[in-house]
Amino acid sequence: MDFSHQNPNCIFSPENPTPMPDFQLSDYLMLDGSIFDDDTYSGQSMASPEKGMAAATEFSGATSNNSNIKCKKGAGKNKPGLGVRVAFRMKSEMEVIDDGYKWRKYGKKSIKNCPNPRNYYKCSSEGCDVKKRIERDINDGSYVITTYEGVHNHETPSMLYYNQMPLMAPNAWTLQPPPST
DNA sequence: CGTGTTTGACCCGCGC
DNA sequence: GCGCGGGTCAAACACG
Repeated sequence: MDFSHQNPNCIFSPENPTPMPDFQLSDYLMLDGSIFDDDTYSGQSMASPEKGMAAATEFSGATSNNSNIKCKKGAGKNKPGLGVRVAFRMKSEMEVIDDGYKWRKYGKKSIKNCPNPRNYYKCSSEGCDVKKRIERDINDGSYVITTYEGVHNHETPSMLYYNQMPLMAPNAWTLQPPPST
């Protein structure tokens, strides 16, 4: 399974998992109800088996247990159609990871049972409805959990920048196939 | 002055 | 049906 090819949001690749030396990519979670179903998940032991646990706690417990990943159906009132949800857990001192896109913060929320607030960002590109949530790992504050929701319908500003310099940036930089002939 | 951030209020889904 | 909790909105504020 090659996530980097399936998710344009993912700027990380197996060859270059961390775009910056400060980052240490710990986990890459594919969060999709069709993959991580409650039925699939039920029965497994969790670090914190409390009901009503925040998604953050679920992520944290999941990653701490390496393979316990849960995508709560209906959690967060996600509107259908947004598509892929992807979560990263990486070691970073910074909360905001510069992934090449331009994000606008639209909310901040303290989560129950989680000492660190969760930040909400929207892609500021016109017509792009991708969102991301950023929160610190409840178990290890040096880790940051970034959850992307949706797929960008445009390239990163940096990609466009590079594309304006054809000598420096062939179409390989883009996520679109090169024009035929 | 324009753009981005902050923050309290509001909305809505879910569990009891 | 009610209360709780997470997600979003929008006005005010800050900064370049």
